[in-house]
Amino acid sequence: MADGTTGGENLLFLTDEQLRKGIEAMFFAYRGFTADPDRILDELAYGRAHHRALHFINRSRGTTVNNLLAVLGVTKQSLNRVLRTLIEDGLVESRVGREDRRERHLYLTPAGAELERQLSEAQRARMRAAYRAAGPQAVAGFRQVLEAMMDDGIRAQYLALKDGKA
Amino acid sequence: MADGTTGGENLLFLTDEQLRKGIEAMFFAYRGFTADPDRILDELAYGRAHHRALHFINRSRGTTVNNLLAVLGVTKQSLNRVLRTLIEDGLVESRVGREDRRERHLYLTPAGAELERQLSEAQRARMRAAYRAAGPQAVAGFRQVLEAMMDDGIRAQYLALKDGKA
DNA sequence: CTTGGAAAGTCAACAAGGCTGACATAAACA
DNA sequence: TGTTTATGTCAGCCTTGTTGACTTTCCAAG
Repeated sequence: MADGTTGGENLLFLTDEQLRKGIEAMFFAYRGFTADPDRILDELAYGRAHHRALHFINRSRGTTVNNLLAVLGVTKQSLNRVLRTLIEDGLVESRVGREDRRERHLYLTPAGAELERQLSEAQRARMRAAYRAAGPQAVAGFRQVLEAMMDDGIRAQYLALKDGKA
Repeated sequence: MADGTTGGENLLFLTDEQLRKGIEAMFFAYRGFTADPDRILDELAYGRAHHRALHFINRSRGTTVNNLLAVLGVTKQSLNRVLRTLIEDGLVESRVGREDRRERHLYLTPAGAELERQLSEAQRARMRAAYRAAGPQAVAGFRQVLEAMMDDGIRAQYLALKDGKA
């Protein structure tokens, strides 16, 4: 083992106290993780929900509202409110589906793409700093634990897209 | 490097695409992380805010309201609303400080401790499963990256308590 | 061809839990 | 005595979840 632990000590990472520290680490880290984009969003009178929508529309251009709902895990009514403001503000374009005209396909406008870039760059900067500080081996472990922590359905979805655009 | 990467490959974990996957992993994992206690809380008409208060009161018995505010990062009005219902429902006890009688020291009642245990056990169970699946080396990396991702002030606070009760 | 159900999306209203601002009280402090 | 600190409270606002009711569109069974 690279951390030099031996036999019995190997299970120390499963003590309730270690687990509690992991829980708190998730809580505090998630707050840091969202802090930078949140500051940008505040000035624009947008919220985290807008960020999430922009992120996933950017990642999956032309996705339908229904698709987006599944990824975001919110109700369509909740998403619709966010989507409506983004469309009104000219950041997102909604096109009626050609095959099935009940569907709406979503695209970022140039302005939407620019905001998305700005938000995600703020978030990437922090992630990049954390990755750099921790090193590649730690990053691999980080990803492994996070993947194991996801709900099964979501993990499958996440892994399916893992190398989609890489 | 223990993962056997060489020169150029070592920086692959810092590509924008890798960072984006890390960002999505945080998003999806955090949702899984909160899902189990959320289900319990729903049935009791409590929310995540109540869970956080119970958690940190349990961790730091006798903490003051002001201390709790600093850890939770919310306003006193927001915390007070949650705290008031927990006190009314007999889950938290508020004792006037002996040294400084302006302060209120917070303790879980037996009922509060029982709910906290139930909530944290649900969360620990998922964390334990994720840790076990990923292994001790991955867990070390997970913690390293999360710590690097926290805001500086919070990280100091987190690290100070790191071995406080271990 | 029509009709009924399912699916996608929209509108309305409500709740949780953040926030700010103003103010009250009690205790400590200078 | 006057100021600062710790806490609590009221009022009101915002974001972002929720459910319920509705429209439009598609499709398939009769």
